[in-house]
Amino acid sequence: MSANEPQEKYQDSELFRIRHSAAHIMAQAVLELMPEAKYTIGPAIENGFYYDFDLPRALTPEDLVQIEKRMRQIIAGNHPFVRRVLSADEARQIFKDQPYKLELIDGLEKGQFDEDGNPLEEKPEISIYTHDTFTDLCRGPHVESTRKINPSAIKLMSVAGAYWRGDEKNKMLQRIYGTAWKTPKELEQYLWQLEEAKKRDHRKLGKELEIFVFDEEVGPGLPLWLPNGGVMIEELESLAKEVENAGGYDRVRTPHLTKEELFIRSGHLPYYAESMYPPMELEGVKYYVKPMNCPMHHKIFASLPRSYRDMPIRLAEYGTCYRYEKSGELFGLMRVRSMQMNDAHIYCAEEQFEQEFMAVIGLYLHYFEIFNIEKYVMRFSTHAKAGLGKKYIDNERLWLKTEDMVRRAMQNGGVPYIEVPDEAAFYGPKIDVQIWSAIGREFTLATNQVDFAVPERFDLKFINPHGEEEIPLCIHRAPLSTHERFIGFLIEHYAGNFPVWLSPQQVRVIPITDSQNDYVYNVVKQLKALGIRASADVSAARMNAKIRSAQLFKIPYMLVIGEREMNEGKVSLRRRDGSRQDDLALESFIAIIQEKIKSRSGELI
RNA sequence: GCCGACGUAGCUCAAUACGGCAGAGCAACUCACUUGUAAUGAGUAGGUUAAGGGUUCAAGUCCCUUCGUCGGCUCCA
Repeated sequence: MSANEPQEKYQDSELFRIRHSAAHIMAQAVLELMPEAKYTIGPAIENGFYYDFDLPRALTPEDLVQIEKRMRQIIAGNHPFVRRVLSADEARQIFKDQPYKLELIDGLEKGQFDEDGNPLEEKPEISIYTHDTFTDLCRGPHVESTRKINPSAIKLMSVAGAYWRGDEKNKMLQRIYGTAWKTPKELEQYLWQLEEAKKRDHRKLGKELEIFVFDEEVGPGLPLWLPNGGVMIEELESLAKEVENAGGYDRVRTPHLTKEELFIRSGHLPYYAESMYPPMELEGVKYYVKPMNCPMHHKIFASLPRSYRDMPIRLAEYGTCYRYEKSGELFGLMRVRSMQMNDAHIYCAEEQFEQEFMAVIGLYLHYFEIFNIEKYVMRFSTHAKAGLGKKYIDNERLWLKTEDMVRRAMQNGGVPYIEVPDEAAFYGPKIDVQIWSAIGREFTLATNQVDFAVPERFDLKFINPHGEEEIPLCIHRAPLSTHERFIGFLIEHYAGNFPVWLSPQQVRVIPITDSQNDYVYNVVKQLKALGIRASADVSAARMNAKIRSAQLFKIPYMLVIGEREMNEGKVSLRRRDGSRQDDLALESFIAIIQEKIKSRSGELI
């Protein structure tokens, strides 16, 4: 279930103090290496810490080695961390050569921001921590002395760019990431986890399993789905269609292009233009490739007069969209520029909202079960007043009203969620579902958004029981995300060992010598006739090599066939986990695999 | 988009800090072997070293530009 178990807050833990203190020690080492360095902030984060510096030159990997070495020396010095509370003016005196610190002190004095740049509720005390020769503006807490850190349990990981205060208008600083643990064993364990995660990286497995490729000549962020990926897409789409048909959805199809007018009306051009491909102009008319399907679905809703008897109307489409993601934001299949979305728009009357909204949440839970997703969090994203008219449609009354409706629906439905301000879509609040793959990597996949503004802009209406025109609410939802992101997630989640129903190749039939080839062809033919994805390996290689090859492709079932099996109409079943079942009648195997496929079993063997 | 690193055969990697004849394994193809649950052996072919420009007697290696990828930042399904 969702991760809401009570536990010690990380901020109060020993590990947090170790990491935060390690950040200070690293800053000391960096300042010794480059005395002109300006230092900014350096918090503890999940699995480690970082510190941001403004440096006269770029850091090199050799610098990191030096810095790490010096950190160990400082730790060995057993210097105590000493806290001191002081006035803003005194702090300004201490940090007079550190412009970033002076900016932070101003923020603290006005009670706006803490030293990590987070907004403050009330005006804080200003404090500094000193160890050895290094003093930092800091709220703490720290370990008592540097020796409390195990010098063999820290490691500097990487250098990266980061904007001062996370704002892209500000200067780019150099950030050093480090990791720190209580014991060397824990450090090793963490590094091992990183290695394991690399093995599951969807970019690596996607290539090895021949699921997708990127081609420089086609363009960045524009994946080509190979036949194996094509199979997975087909399977996901049939699942979605099945579920949506049962849920009362109607399927529609819409073009990839539309005239500029439509996107002006929808609000995409004013609010979303920088994520859209630029227009193409023909005969004086501008056309845009669509970044979302909603405007077309709205037009379909508007194409007929609607009565309250028809409501809700649920329009579904695996729509292909194009978004101009900035080049540095692209990431394998997870962040692409062309994508196919498990999209639908639900138009309903206000009193139908709660039921419809919760039905969508129900869909998520159904899918989570199918895909063995055990850990997730519903993130309720709301607007921020400051963004009205810029990031968000300027109608505070409707924002507050719809946010309240969503909150009530979630509470009535007993669905745990966390509320995150200032992350809504431009047209309304949304629920994003954050999930964790089997190795604990986090993804934002499904989304469920309320649109209170656009139906009005599109002049959408239905006739209510009183014979009056009423504007419907619209729910945008995409429980299976996009094919790109969802399959990327599935590859990492299953490490390529997909459940049988989803496996691009389900059965590999392997003859021991080529005198069994004819029988093998016959077996494959029978399996294929039943819709099972089977192929024969009749290459010149030996049986062992064929098994290895099927194993590397993570094909769930191998049927090994020799003289004996051929004569008795049997197969020797080898599963990808290495387990075996000999002397199995072909019909028995067919019964086994058909059951797995039909039930979309989540069992991996 | 920004900071930094990287780009050698279909894939994984070499090519001795300091320029001096582009190499290996796997995959592919050919031939032989006919094999009982993770690699049979031998041979053949495969490259304008991402693209373009520059320095040099000589550039995979040094410099510049462009493209792409990766680690982050920002942004997001």
